Amino acid sequence: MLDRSFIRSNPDSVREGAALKRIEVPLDEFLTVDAELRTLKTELDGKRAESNATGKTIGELMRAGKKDEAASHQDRGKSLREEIQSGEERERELEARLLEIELQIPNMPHESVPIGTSEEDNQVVLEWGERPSFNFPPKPHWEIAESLGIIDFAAGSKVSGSGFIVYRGFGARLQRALFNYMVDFQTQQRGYVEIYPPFVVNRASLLGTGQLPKFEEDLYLMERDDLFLIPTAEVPVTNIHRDEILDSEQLPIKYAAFSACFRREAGAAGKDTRGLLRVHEFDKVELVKFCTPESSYAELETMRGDAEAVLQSLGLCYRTVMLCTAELSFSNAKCYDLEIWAPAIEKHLEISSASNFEAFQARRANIRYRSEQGAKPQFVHTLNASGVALPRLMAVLLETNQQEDGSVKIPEPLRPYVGTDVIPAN
RNA sequence: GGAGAGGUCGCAUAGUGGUCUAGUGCGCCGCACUCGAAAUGCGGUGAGGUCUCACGGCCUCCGUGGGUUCGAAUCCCACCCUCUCCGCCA
Repeated sequence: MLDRSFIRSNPDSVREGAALKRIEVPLDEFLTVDAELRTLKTELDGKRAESNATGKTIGELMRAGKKDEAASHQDRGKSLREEIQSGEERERELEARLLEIELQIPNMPHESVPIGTSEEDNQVVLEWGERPSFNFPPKPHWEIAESLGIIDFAAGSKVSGSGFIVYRGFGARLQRALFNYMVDFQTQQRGYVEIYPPFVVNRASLLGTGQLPKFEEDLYLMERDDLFLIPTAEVPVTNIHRDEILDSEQLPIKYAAFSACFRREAGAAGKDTRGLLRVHEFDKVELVKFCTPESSYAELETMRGDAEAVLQSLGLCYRTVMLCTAELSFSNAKCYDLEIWAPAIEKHLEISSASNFEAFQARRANIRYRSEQGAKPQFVHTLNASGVALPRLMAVLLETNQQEDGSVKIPEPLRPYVGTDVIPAN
């Protein structure tokens, strides 16, 4: 959400910012509704003031035993009451409509974000590692996984449906090793506090981080309880501090959380869906930061570095891309994607996004801080990065470390977690 | 799921229709006393909106949303959350 008075005084910048993200916003309606609402509020405040005074006068007269005189004020009180009530009804309508519009207005892109219209306009800011080469034809990860017997795609479909995975034996072990390794890495080497959040959240939380109201279709909803499966740990972890005022000494707050993530992926069928590339349920370690506005862009860089460090430690080839305006998501001001190179399918796979939301989520979720004691509370900046998503990481690990005999080598830092140097060929 | 209790200004509590523009204690800030501190005393102490150059004024907020009333923290309805006991269950 943007600041209401900012929209009011800079409608052209808002229109332009939204256009850069290729999102249309009913700004003219915002302005008329906002103006009407403010006039109405001023008017109602005056009437309430008069009504309060009338009530007080009646109270005093009653106490003094002047019943008749008190009664003479009651008519005025009653008519004020009626006027206030009908005004409030209108106020509620306008407020609801304004909020509805407001929630549709995207965050503005940061000035450092390249202007563009498609993926082509993203900027590669870093390329790390060398693409592995093989003296045998490398197999795609789904073939490796099936021949090693570590992933059972058919069982996943049978048990739950397409897009759900059963990991078996070393596959399951590798999965568990990866998230343990990554959580340990971020908490022990990078100063994050470990969080284990609920995987189910309420509407208020999803509204706070911006998934609702626009993206309800993408979420799994349990109607009986009006609860949702989380699409990312970002939702529960960011909402930990919803409706709080933090002390500046607490900042920056850095959380690392493992969770399963659930996504309906409605409308995504057919695109990059082979193997582990797009699934409905996957595991992920998520990094979340709360910090001051002054430091958020520096924090974005270090957070991106924290996610990259995991890939570097595993010896993977990747590149970091700064998204152009058109590719930025609704809530984002600036975003880097980390894309790892899958050598067999010869594609870059998006494995992490590191984003600065500035005050956009904080305003929705009402997360504030005081710069010093007695200072007026202001909104924090929130950031998050995947650190990182597991299925694609597993896919690339398998493809990158496959051997001619069909076995797969385990990268050094993972060995203590997996309990083996190599997953043997069958 | 059933029965009961409860959600009040950072914390703890008081308040059951009109001196509640919410009292008191603790905490915190300022001042006084002191060489300094403690103790003590005095004053202050939330959030949001709006008007004003400013001083300051007005409005809203006592879990949330409605309602009754000239007037609601207080009465009514619905919902949410917490605690205790019972039931069920990993």
